[in-house]
Amino acid sequence: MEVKLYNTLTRTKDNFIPLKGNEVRIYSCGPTVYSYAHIGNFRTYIFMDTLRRMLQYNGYKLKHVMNITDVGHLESDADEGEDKMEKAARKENKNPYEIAEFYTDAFMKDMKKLNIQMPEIIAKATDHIQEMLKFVEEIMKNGYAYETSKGIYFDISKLDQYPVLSNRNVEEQIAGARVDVDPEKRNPYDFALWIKAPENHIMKWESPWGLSYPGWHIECSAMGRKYLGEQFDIHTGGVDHIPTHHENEIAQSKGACGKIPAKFWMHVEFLQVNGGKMSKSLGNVYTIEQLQEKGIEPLAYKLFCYTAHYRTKLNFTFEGAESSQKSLNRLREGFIKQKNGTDKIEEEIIEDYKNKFQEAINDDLNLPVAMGIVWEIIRNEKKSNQFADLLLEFDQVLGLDLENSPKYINEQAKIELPEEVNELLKKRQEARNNKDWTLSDQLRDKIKEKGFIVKDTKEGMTIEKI
RNA sequence: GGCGAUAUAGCCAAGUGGUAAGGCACGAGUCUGCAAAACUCUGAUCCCCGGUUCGAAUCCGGGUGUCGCCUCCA
Repeated sequence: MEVKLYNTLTRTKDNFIPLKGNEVRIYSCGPTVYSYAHIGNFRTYIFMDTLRRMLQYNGYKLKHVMNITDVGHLESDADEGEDKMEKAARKENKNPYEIAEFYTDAFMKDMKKLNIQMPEIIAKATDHIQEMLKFVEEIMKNGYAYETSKGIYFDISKLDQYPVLSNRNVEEQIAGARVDVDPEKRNPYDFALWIKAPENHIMKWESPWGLSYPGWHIECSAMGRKYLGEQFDIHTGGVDHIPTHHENEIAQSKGACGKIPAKFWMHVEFLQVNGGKMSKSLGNVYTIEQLQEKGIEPLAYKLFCYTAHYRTKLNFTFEGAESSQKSLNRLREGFIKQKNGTDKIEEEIIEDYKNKFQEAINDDLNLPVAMGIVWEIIRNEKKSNQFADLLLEFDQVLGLDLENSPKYINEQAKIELPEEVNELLKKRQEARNNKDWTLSDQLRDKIKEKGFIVKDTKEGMTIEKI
C-alpha cells in the first residue's frame, strides 16, 4: 500500500518512495540537553516514534539518526547570547558535560516511559567535532563562508535561493525585525558555522581559527551526512525549525556538496496549553513527571497526542489529559475482553479493519482516524481472540503497550492500605453481612475521608486510591 | 509592520464537493440494598456575509475571532 507524507519542501502530500531500495534513512532533530524536556518536546518525539513504526509496519527497514545537542546552541538562533549548556552549567554549579549527561539521562527515561522506539543511532554533538570542522572547511573552500572577528559565517547571498522551506521575504523581514545586525556580517541573515570562544568558555576545541566551538546548525548537517550520506529520505523536527535551523541546514549542505540533504521535510505543529503558547513565564511548561504526579500516565499523554493530527495545533489541558487517561484504561479493559472472547470472526472482517487502519496511517499518519478504527473493534459486540491479535498488530504502530494491559490494570489496583482503613473495611464487610446498609454507607464515607474509594462488585469489594 | 495557520457539539478533535468519525464529560436506561464501575442509548448542519455548483463544513471573495512565526523554543 502506498505511503503518503506531507513535505514542507513541496507543500504537498507526496508519495513516499525510499531513495535506496527498502531502507528508509531518517534524521530527527533531538533535544538540547540543558534542561528537562517538556510535553511539547515529546509531542515531536511521539510523532517520530509513530513515523518509525508506520514505516516498519509497511515493511521498510530503518536507519534513523537522532542528535543530542550538547554544545553550540546559543540562547538566540541569531548567534547572540550565551551557549545554553554553559548557562545551565553556571546556574547549577556543574560543568557543561555533567549537565549534558544528567539531562540526556532524564530524556532517555522519559522516552522509555512513553514507549518510544529509540533511533538506531544516537549522535552526540561533542563526539563529532572533527566531522563538523571538516564540513565547515568544505563550505569555506567552496566560497560560501567568511571569517569575522567572532567566527566563521555562512554567506547566504552566495545561494541561488535562500529561504526554500519558508515563504518569507528576507528583505521585508529585516525591515521589521528587531535584532541588531552584527556589522561584520555581509548579510543580516548570515549565520555562524563556527564560533571563536571567549576566554572563559569551557567547551572549546582547536581549529584553524583558534580555540572555538561549533554553531548550532552544523552538527545536524555533519552528523546527518556521516551516518546517512549526502542525501537521505526524511528529516523531522518541530515547526519552529522551519525558518532558521532547517533552512540553515539546507544552506550548509548546499554549500558543502550542492544538495538539499533530505527529500522529505516533516514538521510537527506545536502543543498549546489552555489555548495559548507554552512558556516558562506563564508557568505552563509541564514535564512527563509532572503529569505523572497528577495521575496522568505517560502512555495516556501519548494517546492524547493521537487525538489530533500531527500537523495541527493540539490544545493541552488537564481535563483533556484526564479524559485520555480514562480512554487508555478503557482501551486496556476492552483489549482484555477481546482476548478472553471466544467468538469466531470471519477473515474478511479482519482484513477490512486491517485495510482501513493501514490506509489511515499511510495517509500522512492520520492517527485520529486510525484510533477511530481501534475503537470500532473494541466496541464490536463480538469478543474474540482474533480481534485481540489484530489490536496487538495495530499496537506495533501505536506503541501503547496493549500487550501488558493486565499488568497496568493490576498495578492500579495494587495499593498499600493503611491499617485503619483495613479495619474499616472489615467492619464494613460485617455490616454488609448483617445487611446494615446505614452503617455500611457510613463506613464507606469514612474510608473515603481516608482517601480511598470502595466499590461493591459481584466478586466482592474493591478499593482504589482517590 | 511582514509571513503563515486555524475557526466543527461542554471539552479534545476527524472529515477538503454528495446531506457531519472517534474519545472524554453530561443525560437516560440496565445492573446494584444504595453508590461506583461496567454495558446500552442519546447530542452539532460545521464563526458571519456573499458567490460558484444540481449539491459545500469542504471551492472562491469579504469580514470577524484565535494562534503561531519574523527574538529562544519541539
